[in-house]
Order: sequence, then C-alpha cells, then structure tokens
Amino acid sequence: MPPLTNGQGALSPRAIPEAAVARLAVYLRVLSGMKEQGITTVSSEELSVAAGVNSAKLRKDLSYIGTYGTRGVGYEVEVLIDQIERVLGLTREQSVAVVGIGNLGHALANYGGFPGRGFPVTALFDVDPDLMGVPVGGIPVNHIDDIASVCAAKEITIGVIATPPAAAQVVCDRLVQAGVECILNFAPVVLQVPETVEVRKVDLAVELQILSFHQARRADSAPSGETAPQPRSNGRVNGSPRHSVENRPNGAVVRR
Amino acid sequence: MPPLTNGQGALSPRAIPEAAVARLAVYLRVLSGMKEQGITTVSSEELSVAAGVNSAKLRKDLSYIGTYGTRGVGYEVEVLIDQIERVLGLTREQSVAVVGIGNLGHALANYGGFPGRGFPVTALFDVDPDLMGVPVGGIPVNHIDDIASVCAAKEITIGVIATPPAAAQVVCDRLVQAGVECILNFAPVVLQVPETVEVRKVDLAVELQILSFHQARRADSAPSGETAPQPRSNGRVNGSPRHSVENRPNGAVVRR
DNA sequence: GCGACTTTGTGCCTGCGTTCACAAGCGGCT
DNA sequence: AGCCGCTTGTGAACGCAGGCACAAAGTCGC
Ligand SMILES: NC(=O)c1ccc[n+]([C@@H]2O[C@H](COP(=O)([O-])OP(=O)(O)OC[C@H]3O[C@@H](n4cnc5c(N)ncnc54)[C@H](O)[C@@H]3O)[C@@H](O)[C@H]2O)c1
Ligand SMILES: NC(=O)c1ccc[n+]([C@@H]2O[C@H](COP(=O)([O-])OP(=O)(O)OC[C@H]3O[C@@H](n4cnc5c(N)ncnc54)[C@H](O)[C@@H]3O)[C@@H](O)[C@H]2O)c1
Repeated sequence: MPPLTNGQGALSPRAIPEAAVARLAVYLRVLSGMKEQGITTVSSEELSVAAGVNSAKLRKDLSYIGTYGTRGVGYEVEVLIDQIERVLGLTREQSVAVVGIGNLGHALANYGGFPGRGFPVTALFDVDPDLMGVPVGGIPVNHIDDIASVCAAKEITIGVIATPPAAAQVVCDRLVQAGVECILNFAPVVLQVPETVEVRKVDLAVELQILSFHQARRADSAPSGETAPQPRSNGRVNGSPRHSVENRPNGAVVRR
Repeated sequence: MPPLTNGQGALSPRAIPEAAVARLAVYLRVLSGMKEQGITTVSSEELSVAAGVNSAKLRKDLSYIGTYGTRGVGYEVEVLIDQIERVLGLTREQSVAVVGIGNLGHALANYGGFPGRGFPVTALFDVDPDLMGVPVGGIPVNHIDDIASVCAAKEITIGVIATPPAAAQVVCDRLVQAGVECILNFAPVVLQVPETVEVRKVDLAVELQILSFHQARRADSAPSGETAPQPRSNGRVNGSPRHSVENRPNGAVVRR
C-alpha cells in the first residue's frame, strides 16, 4: 500500500489526528490541576485514569507531540503542560469575540477565565440598541456594524455566535469578512463557510436527544422489572466501556 | 471474518452506530424546519445538503431506523420526523433538571423550547439560599437537598450540571442517587459514574482549544504572505472535507 | 402498458482510530 | 558496576465509520 505519499501533499511534518487534539486539551486541564496540587511527575497510567481514557491511547496521543517521557518514571507535569500548550497554539493569546448578548451571551461574557486561560473575551456585539455601550462582564457591547474595525483593533481570532438561529448565518458571514477564521457556533443551524474557516458547533438539543436515545434503549432492554435484575456485565471492570458518539472522546469514567 | 457473533451478545435487534445517532438529531431539526416551510417530500440529496453531510451517509443513517423512502421520489418529511423521534425516544417527554443556577444555569432555564422541543426544564436546584423559591424562567429554584423527592415527583430523566467544577462530582452523585441516568455536564471535570449512567460533556474550553490548534496550524502553514496565495485546493469541491474531531460529525459546510 | 428516468438501499473497499502487547530504555537497589 | 523492575513508545491487528458505485425499485410520461 502507498501510505508514503500522504494524500494532502506530504508536507505536514507530523499530522496529529483530530480526535487526539481534543483529548490533549483534556489532558492539559488535568495536568494543570495536578500542578496546582504540587504533583511534579505523573505516569501514563495515572494520567489516563484522571482523564478517563485508555493508557495506551494517552501515550500514543502524547507521542504525536514529541518524546517527553522518561521510561521507568513517567512524565514531568510542567514539561507536558508546556508542550501541549505549544501544540495547541496557546502560547499566543487568542482573543475571543461573542456575538449575540442574550441569555447565553451574557453567561459567556460573565464567565471570567476559561480553565487553562489564554482565551480572553475582549469584544461583544449585538444589534439591540438598549445594549449598546452597556458593559457586560466588564466589556462594553458594540454594534454588529462595527465588527470589522473592532475585530481588527482587538486582533480577534475566535468568534462565538450566540444569536438566534435566523441571524447566525449573517453573523457568520460578517465574522468571516472581518477576518475571523475560527468560529464556535451555539445556534442550531448548519453554517456555510469558505474552506479557510474552521467551525465548531455546540448543539445542546442534539446532546439531549442523544441522551434520550440511550434512555429509550435502556428502557427497551429492560421492559420487565423496575430495578434491573442483571447488572448487564460486559466483562471488563476497568477501562472505558462507553464509546461516546462523535462529540467527545468520552465524558465520564465508570466508577469503581 | 466473524461479524455474525456480535461482540455484545448479539441481542440488540438493530444497533445504530453512535455517530449516526448524533446525525439523526440534526436531520430531525432540518426536517422540522422543512415541515414548517410546507415541504412534504425530500430527497436524500436535498436533505444531505441541508444537514451538511454526504448523501450516501445520510441514506445509510436512515436505513438504520427502517425503510421509509420511495425510490424515484424521496422521503416523506412527516414520516421521517415521526420515525426519528421514535428512535430517539422523543415520543415520551423527557423532563430536565438543571443543577447550579448561576450564569449558565440561568441561560438554560430561560431558554424556552429546545428546538424540536420534547425537553421541558421542570426543576432547578442550587445551594444558594438567596435563590431558593425564586422563579427562573418560570420555575422556582429548589434546594439541592430536596433533589431526590423533587426528581421523583417530576419524573426527571435528564440532569444538567452547571455548577462550579468542585461541586460537579457531588452533584452528579446526588443525581444518580435520585435515579437520574442521563447527565449533561458543563463543568470541566471527568465525572465518575456507575455503568448504568450515561454522561455527555459540553466543554467550551476544549472547543476553544481545538479552534486554537487549527489556527496555529494555519499560521504555521503560511508563514510568508499575509493573504494565502494558494487556495490550498484539496481536489474535491463538494462533500464534507473537514473531518471534525470527536465532538460533532461536522459543524459546517463549505460554501460554494 | 411500457420504457426511461430518478432515487433509494446497500455491498464493498478504504482509511482512521483504538487497543493490545512487547521491546527498548531508564532509575534504583544491592 | 550490574541487575531488576517499572514505564515509555510503537508496531501490528482489529473494528468502526465513511464513501463510492450500482442494482433494485418505483414513478412519470407517452
Ligand atoms: N440560552 C440557552 O441556554 C441556549 C441553549 C441552547 C441553544 N441556544 C442557542 O443559542 C443562541 C442564543 O440563545 P439565547 O438564549 O442567548 O438567545 P437570546 O434571544 O436571549 O439572545 C440572542 C441575542 O442575539 C441578538 N441578536 C439578534 N440578531 C442579531 C444579529 N443579527 N447580530 C447580532 N446580535 C443579534 C439579540 O439582540 C439577543 O440579544 C440561540 O441560537 C439558541 O438557539 C441557547
Ligand atoms: N458561564 C459560562 O459561560 C461557562 C462556560 C464554560 C463552562 N462553564 C462551566 O459551567 C459551570 C457553571 O458556570 P457558571 O458561570 O454558571 O458558574 P456560576 O458560579 O455563575 O454558577 C454556579 C452555581 O452553582 C451553584 N452551586 C455551587 N455549588 C453547588 C452545589 N453543590 N449544588 C448545587 N448548586 C451549587 C452556585 O450557587 C451557583 O449558583 C462551571 O463549571 C463552569 O466551569 C460555564
């Protein structure tokens, strides 16, 4: 087989699988917590348990960013933090703009300090005249028409869309025109963007519906008794039995 | 190869891939919008474009829930809606409880009508004495100590955790004790739960960090010019070129 | 009523991601 | 100094998911 010729041009020095990037972000948070507790060294086994993943997977994920472990000992917490931050591009601060200062926009603006920081919210936009100039979370709300100049002035790299669904595409277009290439979308619509723009979607309704699906499945599987008689053992006591959909690697660990 | 013996006991009548469930929820929303526009019939091609996925994938997803299409014509919108709702367990209403009525909890409580509805928020919990009894979004806030009785009375099936990270595990344990088997967690911690409980996580910091990663990648790839000289064509004009990490199937469509 | 066209449903192949298992490497102990 | 045990890093196998391409099937026009 011809894996030598990488389909995308073979330029990329080391391509990190998409799924691994999301997990690296989780590892980073866990490591930050460990550092605060004064832990200086951690093994792949310990870290994997704390992050809720398989230890082999964790090691492979870390291997994508380099070789920073010491055999027989483990990893130095600070080194890992620095390296993950480097790979995730957290060395440069990413300024965030929130568009749509309603229920959700207020919550986001008031939420000071995203864990692992590095994501200051520095601009807010809306169309509601009553909101103009009003500070939310210490930041004044600007009119959406000023988006280009304000984004340029504040060097916004990430835009968050928290408007009603009907306005999301228009807002998205404006963000793109303003030069924003990373967008986090809370509105339940599929956005159309140029190839150069990266969109991620947070869709609470979909999350609830996935939970509902599993709930229904569970109800179907045990139609008789109220309390499930058989614990439905799947053989393995440890590990990560839940596959989790597409959204996250896995959101929880089975309690021992 | 032995795909006959399904690893999990071969009981499941029809196992729907996890990734497909998430997409079905998206199709459902798109179909609901079409129904409101008076559209009665839709082809897999049309629906797939609206949902931002490959048409073959869409047909395969729909095939998991049954055979409801008419060759040469397409699908009847209402039939698809009914069937997807059935599979996702949306025929029975799922009552939702929100724990932690701070910034985010307020937004969630005030957010009336999740798209595609069926998820009424009927209970709110917190520890703050100032919030007790105060109605938020029309629902009075209860004390967390009453969680068991209130959840039982209101037949809560889904719990949403919007407390600070430090309280999340305790709240989770209480929800589980109260009989809640589906949990949506906004706190940036890995929850420990019994096997019978399904947890999904919404982690905004991770989302931002994934965006940051791609931003950094982009900056590295084009170190010279400001405006990227080559459009970096990847051959295919149509389709869904972005793989999307683990979280969602794909959040956006490349604009033509 | 029949043919041509349209669209579904799916078999097969390809590629990614996960997991196992183990050799290589390093530190500590004697 | 040498051995032993522990942990990393990764080669290889496996399974799932995605996408192509086509036969089956049904509709519409004549
Ligand atoms: N609130 C939640 O908990 C929640 C949950 C799930 C999804 N969502 C989604 O998040 C989005 C926001 O929800 P919300 O509850 O905050 O809504 P909201 O109605 O409270 O706030 C929307 C804000 O967007 C502003 N806006 C409207 N059009 C605009 C435009 N063209 N440009 C800029 N601003 C504009 C409005 O003035 C308003 O302030 C919606 O798409 C909603 O579906 C919210
Ligand atoms: N606000 C955001 O936009 C945002 C963004 C990303 C993540 N989050 C996460 O969501 C969670 C909530 O964020 P927030 O900004 O709403 O926080 P917040 O501090 O505004 O609200 C937290 C609420 O939880 C309550 N609480 C504390 N301990 C509790 C307990 N044991 N039982 C019940 N209630 C309890 C508090 O009284 C408070 O009302 C946090 O974990 C945060 O990291 C929030």
